[in-house]
Amino acid sequence: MLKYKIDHKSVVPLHVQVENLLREIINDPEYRNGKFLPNEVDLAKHLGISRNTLRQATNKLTYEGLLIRKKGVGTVVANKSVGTRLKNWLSFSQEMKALGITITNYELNISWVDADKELSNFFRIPLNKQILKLERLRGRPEGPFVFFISYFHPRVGLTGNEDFSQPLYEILEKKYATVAHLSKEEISAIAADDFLATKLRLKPGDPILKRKRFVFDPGSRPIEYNLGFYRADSFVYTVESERET
Amino acid sequence: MLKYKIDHKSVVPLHVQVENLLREIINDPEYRNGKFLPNEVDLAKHLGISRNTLRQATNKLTYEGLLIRKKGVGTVVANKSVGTRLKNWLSFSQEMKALGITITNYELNISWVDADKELSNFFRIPLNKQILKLERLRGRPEGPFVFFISYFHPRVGLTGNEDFSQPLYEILEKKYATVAHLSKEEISAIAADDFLATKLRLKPGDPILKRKRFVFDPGSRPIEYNLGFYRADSFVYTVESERET
DNA sequence: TACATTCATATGTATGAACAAAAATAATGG
DNA sequence: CCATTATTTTTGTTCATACATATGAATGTA
Repeated sequence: MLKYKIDHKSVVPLHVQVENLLREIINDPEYRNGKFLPNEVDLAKHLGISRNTLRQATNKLTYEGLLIRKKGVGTVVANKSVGTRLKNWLSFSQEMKALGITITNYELNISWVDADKELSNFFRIPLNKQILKLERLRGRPEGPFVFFISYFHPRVGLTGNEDFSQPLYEILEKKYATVAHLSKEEISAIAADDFLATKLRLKPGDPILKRKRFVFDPGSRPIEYNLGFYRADSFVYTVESERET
Repeated sequence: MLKYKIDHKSVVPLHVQVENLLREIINDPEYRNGKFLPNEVDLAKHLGISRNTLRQATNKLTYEGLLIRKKGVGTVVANKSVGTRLKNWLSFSQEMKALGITITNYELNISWVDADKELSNFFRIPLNKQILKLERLRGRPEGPFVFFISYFHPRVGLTGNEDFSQPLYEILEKKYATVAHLSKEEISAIAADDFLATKLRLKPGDPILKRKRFVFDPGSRPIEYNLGFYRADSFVYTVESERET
């Protein structure tokens, strides 16, 4: 069975020892190839610990996505190497919700503008063609922390009369059958100009995190061109990535 | 106290109900501003559930970083700033090479420093333990555009006498059998202080893109803690991500 | 054979209890 | 008044136990 042991005399909590032990098991090719772990009752007995303590460890690893448990079946090591586990793609509303942040909408401006060179190039449409522009100032109840400017490809059919208090990608999916699939982003730091400083209640020159986002549908057709200007003091962009092996 | 209730007759598991309930509490400005949650024993009693069940919920939220529990003190809502998670992994050298940029090394400082609270916490080592610190100023031939500060876990065995002109992750892999596997990053914008302004040849107050990078090995053990300060006018962080379906 | 039923197995949910350990607070002594 | 020592508070760890529920395999039946 399993040759690993744990030390009841150690100051290291049992569930931490078990967690470390399981991390080794996870690297074992046998388990990596889909072999089931011993069932909880047996494994706990074998390690000389209670099932609850064992589950403290597997809970954590399950949450981290390293183990997959299935009721009535068993527990296996998640096989991440096979190109799975692409991290989630979330809309702003979803992101905020996941963080437990209530969104307040401060401003909404809808207008039609002529495509400039960059937009014409990205959307692959003629110069000066009319494009829907959406400006939104959003943030926490205490104050706005992000100013968005979005442009949408005419193809998606937005009229400007939609209810933009709803999550944008839901509107696109449900009303316009447009699915956002791929996103390319560019993140940079800039100094606030007068316009942004006023919007975000900053002083001109204060640092701002700028996020440019290009959104494509499953057919790689451009959907949205989006600019986000975030107050530096309330926004951190986090990225988690694994190396391909 | 708390006006929320849970339903013992529901098919929704109690700990899930409690979890949802706590997610609402997390939005409550009062708790967001640092008010402690009721202690576990009282809260469980008030909700009519066992302390274990309550902890099932708080465990999850703690893993997610929404709650912070402290032994002997209490539980508070984490006042985290906003984020997103995505994919992609390259070393600095690789990144630059991919962009066709020749790297120039301007400065290299190697020193041993005491672990402060953050380092001790990340590396899971005692406070004041000696760790290797690497400071590097790098950029284009025309001038530096990034200042790096790296700290390495004692476990990897770096002596400080290595040839750091070579790609770092190659040194780690080939000489020290340490493989960087997972990277968590936090990107933010800051204003240059005097020190950074001098290094990067900027004026104090100029915007800087700050990248904090946590690097782990395949066993999720911490390897490196890295800070990068990039001139805003010459660095854009790009991310590409797909949505899961 | 095809379908439904039963049964064994594994994880999921929930409770109660006890003690450990860290931190804050109160009590004590100089 | 300050420093040290107890005490209290709060989360952390661990166990034993019971039943629920999903799954898959074995079994029975038309």
